[in-house]
Amino acid sequence: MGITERKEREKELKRAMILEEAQKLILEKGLDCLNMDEVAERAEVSKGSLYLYFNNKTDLVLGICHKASAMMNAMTTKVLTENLSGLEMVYQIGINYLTFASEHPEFFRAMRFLENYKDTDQAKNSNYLGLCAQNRQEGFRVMVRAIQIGMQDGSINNTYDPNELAILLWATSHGVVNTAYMHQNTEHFKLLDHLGIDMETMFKSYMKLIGCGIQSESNKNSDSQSFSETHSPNTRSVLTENNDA
Amino acid sequence: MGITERKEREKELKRAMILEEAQKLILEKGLDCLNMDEVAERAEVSKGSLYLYFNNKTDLVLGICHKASAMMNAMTTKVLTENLSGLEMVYQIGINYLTFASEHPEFFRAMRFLENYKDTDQAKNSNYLGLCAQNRQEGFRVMVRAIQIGMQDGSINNTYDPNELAILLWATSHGVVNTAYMHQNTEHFKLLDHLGIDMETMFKSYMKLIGCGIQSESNKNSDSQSFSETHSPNTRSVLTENNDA
DNA sequence: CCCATATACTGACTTTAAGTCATTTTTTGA
DNA sequence: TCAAAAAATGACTTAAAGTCAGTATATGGG
Repeated sequence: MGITERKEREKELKRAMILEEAQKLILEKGLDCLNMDEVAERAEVSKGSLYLYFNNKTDLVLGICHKASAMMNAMTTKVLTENLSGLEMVYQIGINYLTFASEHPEFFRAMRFLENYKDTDQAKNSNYLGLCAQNRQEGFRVMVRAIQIGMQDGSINNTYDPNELAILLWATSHGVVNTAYMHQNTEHFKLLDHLGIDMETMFKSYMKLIGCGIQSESNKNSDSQSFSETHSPNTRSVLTENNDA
Repeated sequence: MGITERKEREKELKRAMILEEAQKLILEKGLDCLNMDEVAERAEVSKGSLYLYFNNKTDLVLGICHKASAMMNAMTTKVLTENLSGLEMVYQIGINYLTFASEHPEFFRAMRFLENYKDTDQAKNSNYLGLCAQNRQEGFRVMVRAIQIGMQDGSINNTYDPNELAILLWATSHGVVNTAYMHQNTEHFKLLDHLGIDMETMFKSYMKLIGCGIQSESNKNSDSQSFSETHSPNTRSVLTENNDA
């Protein structure tokens, strides 16, 4: 009697399909204009049905966040399996985050939304909130692991506490990606007129800046320069102008 | 015939009063629950009047953001007048930001809101948006100035471009303050269970980490340790637990 | 194949909160 | 004192989230 299982599967599939459509809508019109009637129409279900699959609008957006965090995690975890030094892994994790933000702005928007609405009752009643938190913690653990690897292989200064260092790298890289994203996508954000910033260049400078602080002495002497120069990650630059820098 | 002037003054005063009340409401119930009817009631004006003073809800929230950015700016600009090295100024600017975020969470919340709604038509029609952008740019220019001072007095490595470095410091410090804020104020954010983070400790580690990258060689040799230890800024720690670190 | 039950779906309706505007009240200056 | 201008009001309109009584479809035994 696999009927209940089949139904469960079908329900999950439909949920995914609705999320897909909502995602497209965000990409087209922006998260601010996301409208449940429209989502229902696009997904070819009635409004009532839509609310059978998602508790409320916040739940739906969190569903998208969950997809985003799962995707991020897959990318991040993969880095650990590559043949890289710990320091290079840390770099690659950052680049992945950057790539993700520029290739999936709708996911990035959704995650920024989440940051603002985490504390509402609606968010707290969503199953997705916990799943997102889990994914975030898992991603963070990968970062810690990369740092530990770096401390063992001698590429990262082992006088730090790995957890503390991971939090700082997490926090600062989020800040950098966020600022770069804002500069690119938000009309009224420019910190400095005529200063074009592309995400990739900015991230490289960032890695160079903190590289000094996290590298081991031996690593600094051997290839500190190459650290910020040799890598050419497959991140496409999204910026149009770049007068400065 | 100073009547129009007096009226203008009164109008501005009333606007400020309404903002004050709205701010209190955010502090009490959170930005998510901010409700225009309630703002009107608290400010002892009718709803219609409220809309004479503010175009719409976004305008009102941007009004609060504007207050916040003005306050931030005053703090930041003052640092330039103090008898500090450029590097110490940079540190102090960061600490000010941190202090601001922990002492005025309602302002911090409003500014985070702004980040999400900058691109809506409502925000674009608000006069406050431009004023906020101006303040942000002014704050940024102070940061650049501090860096230039540091390059001149020899405390900051002068191989960087001051603008680029300022953007990186801006971006990373925002990331750090934001992450620390989330850890403290958001239930479902913990990157690591049982890891208590207080904003001040985290910010000090951050400054230590990037200190290596921005300090001049001479500064590193003379007092690099003291850089992250001697300062005891008057930031009250808001965190309750702190098991780790 | 038919029917009773369960499950899934529907869209008209309710609710909530932002935003408007015709009317009233207050202020101004002759 | 009063007419015109300015300011203030709150009942109303609108938009969009969220609900639910009723309808349709699927299931499984007889």
